[in-house]
Amino acid sequence: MRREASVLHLDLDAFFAAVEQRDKPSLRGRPVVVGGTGGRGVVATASYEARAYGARSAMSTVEARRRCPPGTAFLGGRFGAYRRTSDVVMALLRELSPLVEPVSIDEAYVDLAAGDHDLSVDGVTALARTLKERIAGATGGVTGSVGIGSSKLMAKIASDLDKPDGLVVVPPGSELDVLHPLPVTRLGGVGPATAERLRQVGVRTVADLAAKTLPDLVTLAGRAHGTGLYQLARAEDDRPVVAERGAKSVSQESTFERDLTDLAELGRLIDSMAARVGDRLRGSALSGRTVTLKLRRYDFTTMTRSQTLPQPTDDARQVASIARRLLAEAGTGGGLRLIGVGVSGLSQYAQGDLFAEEPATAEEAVDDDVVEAPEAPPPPADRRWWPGQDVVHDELGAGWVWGRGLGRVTVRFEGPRTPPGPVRTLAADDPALHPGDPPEWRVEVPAAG
DNA sequence: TCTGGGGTCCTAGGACCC
DNA sequence: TCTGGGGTCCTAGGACCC
Repeated sequence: MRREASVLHLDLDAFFAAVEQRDKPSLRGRPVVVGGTGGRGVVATASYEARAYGARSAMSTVEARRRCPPGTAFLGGRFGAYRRTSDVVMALLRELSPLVEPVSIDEAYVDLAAGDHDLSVDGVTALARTLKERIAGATGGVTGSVGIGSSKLMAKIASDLDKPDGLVVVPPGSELDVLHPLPVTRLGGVGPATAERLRQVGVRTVADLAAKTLPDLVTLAGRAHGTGLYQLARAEDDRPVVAERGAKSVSQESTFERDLTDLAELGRLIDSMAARVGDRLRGSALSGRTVTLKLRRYDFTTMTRSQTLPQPTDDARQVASIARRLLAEAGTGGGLRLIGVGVSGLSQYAQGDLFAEEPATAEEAVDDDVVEAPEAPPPPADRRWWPGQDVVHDELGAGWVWGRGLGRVTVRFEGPRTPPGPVRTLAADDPALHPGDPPEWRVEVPAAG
């Protein structure tokens, strides 16, 4: 805990859905659900309009469909568009401080003490207000909730207190007043299992938690977790904001529409997943020693099987052949709903590059350590619409799809109320494209049947 | 038609070494 | 000749996060 409120936490509001509503004006003000659209899909993000009907993250899409009214858009997601928008936001945060820790695509901590700022409560409040305006301006209207406090814990709690589009600063000294009335589930690290155990010993709020002794909590939650809970309940949190965190593992997994048992078919899936893992490893100049196969059975029980190699690898064929053997040893039981292939124990250089890349002298090795991967230049901040956001996956049925984009527009008509249609790429002068104010366009979606 | 995908961290037991 | 302790690596599983 610091003396000033100098840790900022930003959480973009219903991020995936907000990007969709930005890019497709027809979706604004309407319930939007982004996530898996197949039979076993789950909701990644529900817009606030969809949350009003009870749709929630991690809910099965089937359940969300039951709850939401007709006209709700169920979208598969466009991760390129989310990534580009996230990059714009992260670049704005890096203008505040060199110490920015992205937690995920839509969340980050900023250490304001590493920048040049007035750290008074009024000072950081004004800073946050300006930041929110700049984010909305640079992203075409995506909003975020900002929390500022004397630690990561307090910043995160604060950003959660007033959503969406919120701004909360917890003045130093008032941490326990804010923290103690809250349910323990608001603390990071208290999930369903820990919450249930705590409930059984009468702990519901953070104040209840603070009344427990350290040995009690260690018995209840284990050494590391118990100690962490004991400290968080007292607002004791010295975790630093860390800008660069290297990946510890790379994996790829897939859930099937129906359970699979055929070893040959599963083997082919392992090959393609291993190929993607290998591509990603080589793309980051990484290789790893431990290959892990993950299996989820028909009854949702999950098991992992792994093997550690004497030398790191980034070779997809080697990864695939180990994973295939682990699968053959584990068997397919009564059917598998998921398999995953991963590599961990990562190090910098690939097997084949060991000699070519190995620094010749200790001096060069030191130099080598400080070389950073070149970052892609951020898109210009004044551009509200990005190329590449022109692929529309919509399930609205007949009507009009609106959008804005550059160049050619690709439309695929597909969904429960429209028959699967071919992908149609429309040139700017295509008669199906009805130009509005350039560069806005609209496309008529044919009726089902 | 319950339950995605990509991660991180922790725990615990057995092997192995000194 | 019947009894150690500590440290590290590997494997498997589980909780949790977004």
